[in-house]
Amino acid sequence: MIPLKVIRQEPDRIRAALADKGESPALVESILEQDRAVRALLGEVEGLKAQRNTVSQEIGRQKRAGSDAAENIAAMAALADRVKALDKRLQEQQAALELDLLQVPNAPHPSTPAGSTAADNRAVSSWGEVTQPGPEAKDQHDLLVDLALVDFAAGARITGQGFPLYTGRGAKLERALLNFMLDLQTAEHGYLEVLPPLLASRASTLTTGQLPKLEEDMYRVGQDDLFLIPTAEVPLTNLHRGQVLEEAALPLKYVAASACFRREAGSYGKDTRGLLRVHQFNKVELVKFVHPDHSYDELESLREDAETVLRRLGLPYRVVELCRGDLSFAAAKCYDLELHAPVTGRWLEVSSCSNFEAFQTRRGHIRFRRSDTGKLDYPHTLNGSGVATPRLLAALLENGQQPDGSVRLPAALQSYFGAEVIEPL
RNA sequence: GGAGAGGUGGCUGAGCGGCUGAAAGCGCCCGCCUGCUAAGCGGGUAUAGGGUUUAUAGCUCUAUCGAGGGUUCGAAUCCCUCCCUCUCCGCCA
Repeated sequence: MIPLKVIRQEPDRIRAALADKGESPALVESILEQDRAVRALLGEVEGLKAQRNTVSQEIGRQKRAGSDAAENIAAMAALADRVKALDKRLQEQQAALELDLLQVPNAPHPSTPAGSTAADNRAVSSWGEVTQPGPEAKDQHDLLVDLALVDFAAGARITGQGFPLYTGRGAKLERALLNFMLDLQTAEHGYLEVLPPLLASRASTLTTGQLPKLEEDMYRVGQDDLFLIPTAEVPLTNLHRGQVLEEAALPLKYVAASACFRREAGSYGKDTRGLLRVHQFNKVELVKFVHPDHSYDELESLREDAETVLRRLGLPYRVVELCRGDLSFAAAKCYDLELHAPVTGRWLEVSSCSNFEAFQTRRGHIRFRRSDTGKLDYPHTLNGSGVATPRLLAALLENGQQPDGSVRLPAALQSYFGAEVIEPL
């Protein structure tokens, strides 16, 4: 959330940020206007309350002294009604303002490239050798099906399209990937492993920024008004909602493997083949709460932590920095990691590493006390996938397939999987 | 699902209609004291918003004792609803 004070002081900057993210800058006008209305009411009602407080104290003194307070009591009874009516109007006005404030996206960091679509994203780096597929090479879908790693039809039978069922070696490979990534992040990068709830409350999804705008993208359990998490970012970030953290404890680093649920509303018909876009998938997520003075250094190190996964697996990838228009609602800066899938012929996004600055911690009232000023301040939150498995698996298979139809697994994975090669049936 | 207990500042924990933004302790900050450390002594220390202001300094007003309603001139304190935590019972992987 962008503080009201900032919108008042730098309306042009916020208008620009809205435009950058493809939203109407008119929201700023609406907010400023509502802010004026709130402040006018506030002045009025607070004056009346001040009067009420002083006279009420006077009544207390009169009663204790045994003198007659009837006149004051009658006057305050009349005033109480006015206060109540004004308070109601004030509350409504403040609620309206709050609603608008929650719609304001985070402002892009000045270093982020200008642009509106993915075509404007900036190439940062690449790693590994992009391979040319042989004439007989299969794409991820056919490999998954022919090697009997995933039974798409069974998943569809149970739930519907986009809910893959991993079978046999596929299930074990999925487990191997998750274990490998968790072990790497906990043992080598110092993250604390967490196994979080998969349902989150309205308050939690509001903190991370899925609500209020992206409600349609989540699965909702209406009976209890809970949401299936679209990413473990939601539970991990909300782990400290409403708390005051110890400055010395920063950075706090958490990692979780979890199922993620996304309705992918509006993207029907896109990428339906194989594992490129599914409604339920597994992901290892990294979340850090960091001191605001070093959050951009922490973003680089988070990205390194995620990249390490791909390097250990020997898979060619590239890093792109998202342009302003491609940034998510809550992000100030974001790097995507994309694996190369030689047969599909595309770069597959497997991780987004973002700095949200104080956007989420403000919404979630997550704070820490600064030793330099003695004041409360908001830590910055960062998160990144490390990484999501469906496209990882897709790239792994396409890159590892051999002319005989088998798939050679990266050395890092072999002990987890228990074999070096997935043989054809 | 049933019964009971409870939710107060960074933490522990008093208060149970006005003198309480809130005792006391811990923690933290400043100072004093003592070869150093430990201990001791004195003082300070909530958050948000409005107004004033060059000011994120001061001053001042308002709000906040889980959330929301109500009673009252006045609510942390009384009443109602909800949420959460704990204990016991039931059910269950």
